[in-house]
Amino acid sequence: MNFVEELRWRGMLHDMMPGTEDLLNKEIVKGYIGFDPTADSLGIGNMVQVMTLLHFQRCGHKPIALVGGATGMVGDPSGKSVERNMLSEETLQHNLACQKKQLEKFLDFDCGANSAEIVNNYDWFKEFSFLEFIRDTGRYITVNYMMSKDSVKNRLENGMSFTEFCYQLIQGYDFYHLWKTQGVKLQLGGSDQWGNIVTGTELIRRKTNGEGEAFALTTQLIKKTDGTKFGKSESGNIWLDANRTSPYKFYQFWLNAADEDVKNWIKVFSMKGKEEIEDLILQHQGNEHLRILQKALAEEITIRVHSQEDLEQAQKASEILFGKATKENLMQLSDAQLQDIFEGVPTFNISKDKLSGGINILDLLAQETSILASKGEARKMLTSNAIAINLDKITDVNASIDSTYLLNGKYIVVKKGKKDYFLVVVA
RNA sequence: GGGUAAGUAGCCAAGUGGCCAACGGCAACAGACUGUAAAUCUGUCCUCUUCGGAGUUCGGUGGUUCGAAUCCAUCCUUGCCCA
Repeated sequence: MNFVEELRWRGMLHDMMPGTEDLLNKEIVKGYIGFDPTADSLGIGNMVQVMTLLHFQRCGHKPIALVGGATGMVGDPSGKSVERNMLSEETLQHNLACQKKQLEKFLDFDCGANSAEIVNNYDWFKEFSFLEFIRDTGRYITVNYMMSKDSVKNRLENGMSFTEFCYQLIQGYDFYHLWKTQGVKLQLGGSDQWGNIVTGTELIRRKTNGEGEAFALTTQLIKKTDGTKFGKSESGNIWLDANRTSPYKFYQFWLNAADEDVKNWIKVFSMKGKEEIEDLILQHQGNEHLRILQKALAEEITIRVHSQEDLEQAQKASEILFGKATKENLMQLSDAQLQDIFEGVPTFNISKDKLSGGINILDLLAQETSILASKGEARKMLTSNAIAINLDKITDVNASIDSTYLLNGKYIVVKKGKKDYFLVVVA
């Protein structure tokens, strides 16, 4: 399988240096992508780079994931308009460990010649003295060269610290180091990394008097047709860590992809082959309401990031929450099932005796819990048909809720509008 | 420092003595329709409310007036022009 061709039809290829394709066709290439340890989990934005490495490996090359223990201490100015906050060394270590664990899940580390590797650039920077660095590396790259990068130019107006200015040199040195010690010839990355990557190839060239061969390949940034940023939902970033974004929410994110977006995204995030994907797209045309692509994508990526069991749980929860489920369906669920489905849903506790004599619906919504901000608002929501208790719509503001409403003797499910669920636990 | 224009609800923006909780638009939140969509239509959109109302707003403070977002004084902030 041809890596460049693979990226091309998937719409992932942005740019590459001349000669890159020839190199890839000629030999098993060692290529790497850097990951920035800004958080203790990768987000789905990083997933694009993970997919790039996966395809790279499947095409017979050797992928290396670099976690930025050193670069993370400096901070990449690319695409940033202001100096970013420095992370403490402690958080950095924590983030690195977490990201490393996630990366290990996706790549194959035991497949012979092209087994994946994970490296940490802190390992070669920690012994490096400042003087050594500016003598051995700094002198090969001119300030003029560094200033011409967009990431620097865009910041000249508002100021940029020397630390951030040096970032590209540090990242460039990574490439040189990997090239020299491990024979890594290619750096991959998002299109915003072009400048940083090229500083690396330039450094390799200059340090070797033009002898060294190194290449760059960048991928397209994922776009949404409505212009908003990819990887975020109303409730924030979509993370790979189940503790930050539950498998259910993760699944929902992909399931809710817009028709226009999903056609592009499935090419990026699915390991399915060209024909299979094109076939799915054809099936999707004209049958958009079936959401064939959304389902295929959501299933595949939820399994890859989480697991088959998590997918099934997410699908079951989706079915209950958005399907034609009724109060009866809810009542059939076991305690454990209820807890799984409503995991992550805002929960309120009220005492059993409050409920025993029946409690007015307005009081329940606005006083005993803060599901709604005030009784006035609760009244408005009720009269506009927005509130359901255990999936049954309630419109009467005088309705009284008592223990007959309890599911499994202790839960009440409150739904506001179409998608907002609340769980009231009675104890 | 001198001149000048302006500051109104989450944002944009009308209002220049009573009919102002304040036109309109965006965003948001509900409802209908739908695919858990988009588009569209409807309602809500300062706070509380026993839905009858009540309370607090128009940069800050003080004043004029029966009555002020609107007039006066003063202070603060911002834009623009000159130095």
